[in-house]
Amino acid sequence: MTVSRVLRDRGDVSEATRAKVRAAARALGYVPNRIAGALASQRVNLVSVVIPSLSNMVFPEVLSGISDRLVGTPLQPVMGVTDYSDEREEGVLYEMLSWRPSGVIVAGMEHSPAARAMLVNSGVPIVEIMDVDGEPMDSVVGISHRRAGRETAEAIIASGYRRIGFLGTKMPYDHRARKRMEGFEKALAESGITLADREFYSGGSALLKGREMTEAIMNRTPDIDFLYYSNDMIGAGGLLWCLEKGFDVPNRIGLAGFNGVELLQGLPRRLATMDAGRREIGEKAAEIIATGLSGVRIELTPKLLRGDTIRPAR
Amino acid sequence: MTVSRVLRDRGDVSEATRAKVRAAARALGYVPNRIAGALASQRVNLVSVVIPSLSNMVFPEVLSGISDRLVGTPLQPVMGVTDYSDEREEGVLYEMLSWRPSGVIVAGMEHSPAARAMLVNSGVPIVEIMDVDGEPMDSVVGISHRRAGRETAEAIIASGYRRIGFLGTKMPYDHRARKRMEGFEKALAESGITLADREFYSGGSALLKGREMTEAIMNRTPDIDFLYYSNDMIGAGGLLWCLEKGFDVPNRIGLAGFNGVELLQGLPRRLATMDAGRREIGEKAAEIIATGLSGVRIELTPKLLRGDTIRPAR
DNA sequence: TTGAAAGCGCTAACAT
DNA sequence: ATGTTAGCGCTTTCAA
Repeated sequence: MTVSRVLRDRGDVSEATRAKVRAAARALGYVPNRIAGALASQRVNLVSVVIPSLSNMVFPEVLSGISDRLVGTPLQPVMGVTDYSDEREEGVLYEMLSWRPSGVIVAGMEHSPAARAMLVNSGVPIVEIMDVDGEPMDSVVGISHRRAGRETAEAIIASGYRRIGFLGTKMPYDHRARKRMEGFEKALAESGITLADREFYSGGSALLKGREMTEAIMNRTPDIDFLYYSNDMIGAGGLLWCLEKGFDVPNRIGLAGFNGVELLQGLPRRLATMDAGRREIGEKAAEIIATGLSGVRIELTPKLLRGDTIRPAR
Repeated sequence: MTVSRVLRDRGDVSEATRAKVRAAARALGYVPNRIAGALASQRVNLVSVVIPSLSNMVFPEVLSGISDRLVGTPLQPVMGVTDYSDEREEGVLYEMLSWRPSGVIVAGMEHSPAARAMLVNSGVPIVEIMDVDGEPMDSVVGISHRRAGRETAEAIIASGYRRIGFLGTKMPYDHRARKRMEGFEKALAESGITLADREFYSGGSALLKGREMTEAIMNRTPDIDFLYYSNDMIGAGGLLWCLEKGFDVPNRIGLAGFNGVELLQGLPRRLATMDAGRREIGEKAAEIIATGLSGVRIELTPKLLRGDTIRPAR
């Protein structure tokens, strides 16, 4: 009836009735039932966002970018967390798709066959984010983690470091961290270098773990002259440890992290890093859904920020 | 029809038909339409979570607690971000309620009259979180920020500090930070102490801002002997600055933050703080919704963790 | 144990 | 400019 038209600003309704309806709606505290609306119109203003975790800063920043870009559109993000589990991802996607959302934004490019099938068959626009190393189902926006690892390795080698250690997370399902390490090792191998040592952690305060792992690896392999951390937080811990121990950074030992977190700006030295463009990825992904595009591919190309912890190339 | 019964594990269906339906559903990649289901059953497995921001670690941790507690239930969180704006809060709540969720979890106890009316009239279970200083609409789980401020002030005074500075965010709508400061100043006043100086910031890297503000306040009021920060991140920045400048912490100057963030564990000294119980708050709030309770009031009572930056009481 | 029928509260298309 | 009507795809109730 007319009420529906007013509340959706549609079609021709006289100013008089419009006002009357508005007043009545307000007085009654009427909130339309979108479930019925969605069923009738076959349109749902929800965007599903599926991410592996909320417990480090990276995914909240992506969410933040998505949420910001969606302000002013009728779209609303709905989030699901998978804890890096394929099974949970399938469950979450099933739930999400059962609401027939306007779009799905999902982290990563590796999904179980069941998950892929569900997404592809859903007919809903899909954006895979964070990573571009793989075969996209529809749209994709992210960076190449292999390339990130490779470029970092090349810069390190060019600066003359030779005894190189890697410190990362013990997460077989964090495919992006894995790809960075692969790209990193491959580039080292091309220069005839193999990793001098490596160290992995899981859980706990990343800053503290960074300290502990750095201490462990330096005690075990004292001649290491460079440490590549799979994220900035452990890198920051390592940096603080090195400075406290009086290591000459970046001459005795160089350091680099990954992500480009804001936190680094307040540290005693600027840790070398690479900005993964998390917020921008979120914004671009949301934009693809909001504008109804499909098959878009956006690869951001982050540059290594050398900060104060890699000495100049020579 | 029967299919519906199978997919929802309801009523008596023979094993034979059950199997047949399952097989067919799988083969077709069938995902039921929850919109229709929700409309027919008047039940929606969504929990709305309304928070002011995603850009510091505190709300993601709450979300994480909610999300974890909801695993294994049929419920799914839907999030909305208000950017500390009443207007945005109203808009987000309107959207949320139009989906007739199973519950609403909303940060804070201060809402516009319109928002309150919407929530109360919705008939949906409401949980206000983070703060307990106010008149709850339904359930509430959080801490008293006034008390947190007061207890911190009392501990500081008991340790003999007298020239006290406050550093915080320039956010008139962050009611929790405001209440902490109020409680803090009130307790000081009761001991005849007034704030020696104060400094506020907005935006940017909190760690860096902490350094800058600390430098500014110490230059302006050099005889300050204690700095109370409205969050751990700026506190950590202040701590790093003080250590670099060679201040004797906690004797020449004491420091305290707020939140109990994990990061503090990796710092050179443990900053005094108070754990706001963010994850636990999220879990408890989700539990209230999941179990269908109403009118629950849970007040957590965080203790001051003195760390290494407040000297012993005397 | 299965099937049939009547809505759920809207929107879209079609009258008026 | 406004009113009328037929679904949207399920769940619920009732009958078989």
